[in-house]
Amino acid sequence: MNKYRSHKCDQLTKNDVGKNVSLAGWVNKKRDHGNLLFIDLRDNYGITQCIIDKENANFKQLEKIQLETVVKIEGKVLDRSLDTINKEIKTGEIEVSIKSFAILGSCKELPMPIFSDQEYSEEIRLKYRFLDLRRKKIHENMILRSKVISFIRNEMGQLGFLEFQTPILTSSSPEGARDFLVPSRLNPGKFYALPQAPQQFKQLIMVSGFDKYFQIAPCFRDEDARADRSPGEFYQLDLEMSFVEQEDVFDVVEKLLVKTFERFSKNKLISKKFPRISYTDALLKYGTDKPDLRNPLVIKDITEIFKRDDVTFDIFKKLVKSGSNVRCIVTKNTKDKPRSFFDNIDKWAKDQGASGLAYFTIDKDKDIYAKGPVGKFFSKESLQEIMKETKANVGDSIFLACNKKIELERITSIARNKIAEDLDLIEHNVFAFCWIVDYPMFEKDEQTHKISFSHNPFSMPQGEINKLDFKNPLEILAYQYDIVCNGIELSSGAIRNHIPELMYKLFAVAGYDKKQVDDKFSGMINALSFGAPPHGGIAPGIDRIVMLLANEKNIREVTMFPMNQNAQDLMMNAPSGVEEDQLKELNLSLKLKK
RNA sequence: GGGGGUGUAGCUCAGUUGGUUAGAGCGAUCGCCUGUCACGCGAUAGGUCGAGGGUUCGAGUCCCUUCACUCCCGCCA
Repeated sequence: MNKYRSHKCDQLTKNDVGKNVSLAGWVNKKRDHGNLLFIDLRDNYGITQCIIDKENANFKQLEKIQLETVVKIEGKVLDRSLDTINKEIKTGEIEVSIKSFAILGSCKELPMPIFSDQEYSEEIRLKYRFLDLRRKKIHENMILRSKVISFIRNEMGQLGFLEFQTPILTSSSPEGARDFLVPSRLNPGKFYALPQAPQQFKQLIMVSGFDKYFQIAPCFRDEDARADRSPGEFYQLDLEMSFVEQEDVFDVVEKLLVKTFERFSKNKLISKKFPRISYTDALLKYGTDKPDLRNPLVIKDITEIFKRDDVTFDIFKKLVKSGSNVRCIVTKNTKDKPRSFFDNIDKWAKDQGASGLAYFTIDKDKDIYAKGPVGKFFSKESLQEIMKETKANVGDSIFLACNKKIELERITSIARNKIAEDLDLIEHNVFAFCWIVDYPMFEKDEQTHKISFSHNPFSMPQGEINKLDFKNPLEILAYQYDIVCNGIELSSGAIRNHIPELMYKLFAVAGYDKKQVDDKFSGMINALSFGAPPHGGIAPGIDRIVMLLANEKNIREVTMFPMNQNAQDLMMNAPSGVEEDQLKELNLSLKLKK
């Protein structure tokens, strides 16, 4: 028998009554009755109540023991009387009468309590992460993460994918995020970069003829953090397939995600076949390319209405003439909402830096009319036209925003969320997935007017290759797609461009000449010219998947040892300074600002 | 780089219009308590009110600067 324990803390039941057992774990809680002491012993698996009274020679010592001390307890399993059974825990029908104990790991005074539902500052949680991770919720989150990852590994195997590792020390690439750089000792003055994703490697794996690849891959990007974005590093389920079209990738990923989400969450999936929404449509209907489809509200463009003579809303009419658009959100049956409901939303919009949200409610006496501050500007006929366009009925309200396209998308997107929240329209406990498709290949920087890749420079443009219109690059769409779930971007992927000549042409549009492409992507370009299969893939974010499954709003709640917002590890003290000798060996010298 | 929020005991927080000696719960220490499961009861210790400067007879409270944490914008092919 193991010298520390005969059972785990979730194992003992009525069937074990009378047995002599040994348990090992942490002192979760003590309840000291003076002559009788209860100790809740906790391990990874559960909690067992242990009991000792003053007749036992160990009593005095155990009474003084610090919480979170690691102990081994030997004793006898006792039946609990009916009125003392604890239904909250698995072992609640029994308790262990302590005969002897040994301290395996002592514990200093704790900087934060373990057994508590209280919330603590991130700072203290991250500094003492090993204590924080003992707490129930986050402990369970990490177990969930482990299970999700091994489930996915297994499923990918079943689907015929091979798992390969790719280099962590690789080369820096233009485009995309800031790289983390690693100086090379053997090559003075040169640097490796940590991969932002194994993008080029997975394509090379396809060129190598492996057909289907996957990896739970670490990705490194030196960008600022967000609640759903760890600074520095995160994990992707990176996958790539040969001889596939977009729909083949969708098929595999839908199957995998549906299975995973059904397995690990009680929440329903709104649709097992994920709706496809074009990028352009998404921006129009939701104001964003990551729409939360649990929210039933849809944005509608009604600019045309403001060109009519019987609409006299002059502020909007003027803006429309100078190139602005008007978009609206219809709320069903909000006729009787108090004035404060509408004004609050208007005020909120102003706080968001917009010029506010105009609104009116459609009502009917003899005739249809608009009620509200700007209602008087709309004729009966124009209202009927609006009702037709937006499918609004009498009793519905309409919120209006007018601005240039990009700003309009921004404000209608957040207004759509805000209004839905205020009206409690967002369905909870469901997952609403969708594909966002048909991304443009290029985009134009508003300030510099420079054309750059809007997503991935390796994506295959849509349409016949020799008929592509390079004169109007902004019109070219790509076989580029994102998965969005509940408003969170889970992943993006693409059918890749495996034709070198086409690659040169596309890079030329973004301002790279042949030599630059050869320099920066030598491995890729070279490989593509030796018989590359058509291929494509995607890379769902593991952390965000687990976040959704664990119903957490912050990615640190599903990350074992996260860094803080300033990309520091408070527990390990990273990043840290290094010895002068180390710098010298790397041919580096520091030249700090200030 | 920019904007918002927070910072008071080991932890979580309260602290009124600027007014005497800055409080509570948990934790710690000591004592009482044989059926608790957030056990109960009593006592004790524990404070650079994030830091620095200013206004004032008097600052946890008002002003300025600064630091830390966090949320957001930029950024994230």
